[in-house]
Amino acid sequence: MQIYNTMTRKKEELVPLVPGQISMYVCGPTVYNFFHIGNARPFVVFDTFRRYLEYQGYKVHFIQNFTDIDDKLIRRAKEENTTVPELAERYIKEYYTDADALGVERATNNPRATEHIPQIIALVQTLIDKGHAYPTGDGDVYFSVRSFEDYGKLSGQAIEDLESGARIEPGEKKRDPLDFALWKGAKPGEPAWETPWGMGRPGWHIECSAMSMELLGPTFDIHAGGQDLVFPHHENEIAQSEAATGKPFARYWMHNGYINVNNQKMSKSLGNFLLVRDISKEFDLEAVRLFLLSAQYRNPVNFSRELVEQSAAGLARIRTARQRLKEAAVAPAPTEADAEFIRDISTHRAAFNAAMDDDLNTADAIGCLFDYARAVNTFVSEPRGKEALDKAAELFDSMTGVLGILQHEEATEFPKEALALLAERIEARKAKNWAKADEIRDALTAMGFAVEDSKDGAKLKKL
RNA sequence: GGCACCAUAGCCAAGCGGUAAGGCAGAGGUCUGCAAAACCUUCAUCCCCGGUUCGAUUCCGGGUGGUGCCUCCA
Repeated sequence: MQIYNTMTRKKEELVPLVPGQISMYVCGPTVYNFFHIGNARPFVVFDTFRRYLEYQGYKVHFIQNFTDIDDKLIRRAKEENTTVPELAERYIKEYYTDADALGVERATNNPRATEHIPQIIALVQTLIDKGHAYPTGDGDVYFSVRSFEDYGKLSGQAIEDLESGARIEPGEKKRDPLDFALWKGAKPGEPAWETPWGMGRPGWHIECSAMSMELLGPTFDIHAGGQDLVFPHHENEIAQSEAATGKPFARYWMHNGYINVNNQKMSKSLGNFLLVRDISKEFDLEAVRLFLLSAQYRNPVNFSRELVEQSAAGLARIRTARQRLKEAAVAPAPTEADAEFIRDISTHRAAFNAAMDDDLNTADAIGCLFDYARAVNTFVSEPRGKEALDKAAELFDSMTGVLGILQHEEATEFPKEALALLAERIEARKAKNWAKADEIRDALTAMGFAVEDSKDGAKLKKL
């Protein structure tokens, strides 16, 4: 499989450190609020990546952290008159609600920063001991950027170019404007932990280094996140980690593109972000997932209601095809057509795999799914042998399983009144009372159900 | 200013040297009492100008237009 490595800026063959296993770390949410659609993209994209690796037989050690201590949490907790741990606990719970609805599988591990304080302190201490970091005396500890020769290798920035943008905030005691905080001295009323250099709390960048190294070791396969984390977050992680261990940190870096709203980046400062929780009130989040996967992950996507509706229509098509396959009439004996279809199945599978192998080209892979759905729809228009139907279903479920769609059983329960009306309509149709049949269909439509007639009866479908 | 990215039909979106996947929407048809679903047919020479090549949407150069990072952010 080829993946695009941000570090080398080209597609590379994915060769894991340990054959058959992949260790990967994805930057997770800061849990001070519900997450927004921009946060959702890496969750969905890298979940899909993980699903594909597992489908290909890899054992994947998939880590996604929760940042549960930082300025935003402290501020928000104060606003809501609660504590930081309570706030974090609440939004971690809410994270799972939305992530589950998006079809995001649980990570192997969801480490929290506050549960790795000893490891963070030890890492900071190592950096101080090695001369890569310095305490200021009032609780802060900074990383000395100029002490790490390779600084800028991920983002392709020369140190001199970065310098112009950097500055020292009032009250900071940095030796160099480029230096960044590993540890922040405690202010009154804030959560704080005891350290050799005073009471305080971890900086953002160091958390990810400490947790990834703790759970995956000094060198691991893949580190992933949004494009906006390339600089400074991931650049800083590399500097800290490699300065501390003397070993290479992540071997491959993957970064997803942004979600735009009205062709503009969604961001905290612009205040134009859309919460997944709010979107879920209007749309099936599986449609949102399909929408997020409808473009290759490195390209930007523009979010709009209309586009999600397009994805919802496409998702319905996939669902219908799967349903038809499930309800397909079984022929008593296999035929030549069955044998031919079984041969076609491997062609479809190969096309799907090839798309996914090419840097997770989900747009192409979804195209393969639609191609396959059409083939299935045609195939099941007549009774077919059981073996062919089973094999068809197996591939179908593989594809939708990798993409993480059709994971929730469609609600098949209909209210009694609707079912009674449907029965009444079947009688009316038998009696060729078309006027009454149409009247009942209209009534059902008004209740929110579509009627689909077929040779052997009629079905209800939620609108 | 430095570093990147993008430009394909009404809307999305693959392809990236041999004359354009797929979906949504639209049109026509098959099926149906009528519908729906499904199936069939139909719907683009790929921003502009040069160059390389037998051949370029695909490579190179130059434009034009848009976006991002360099500051918290997925």
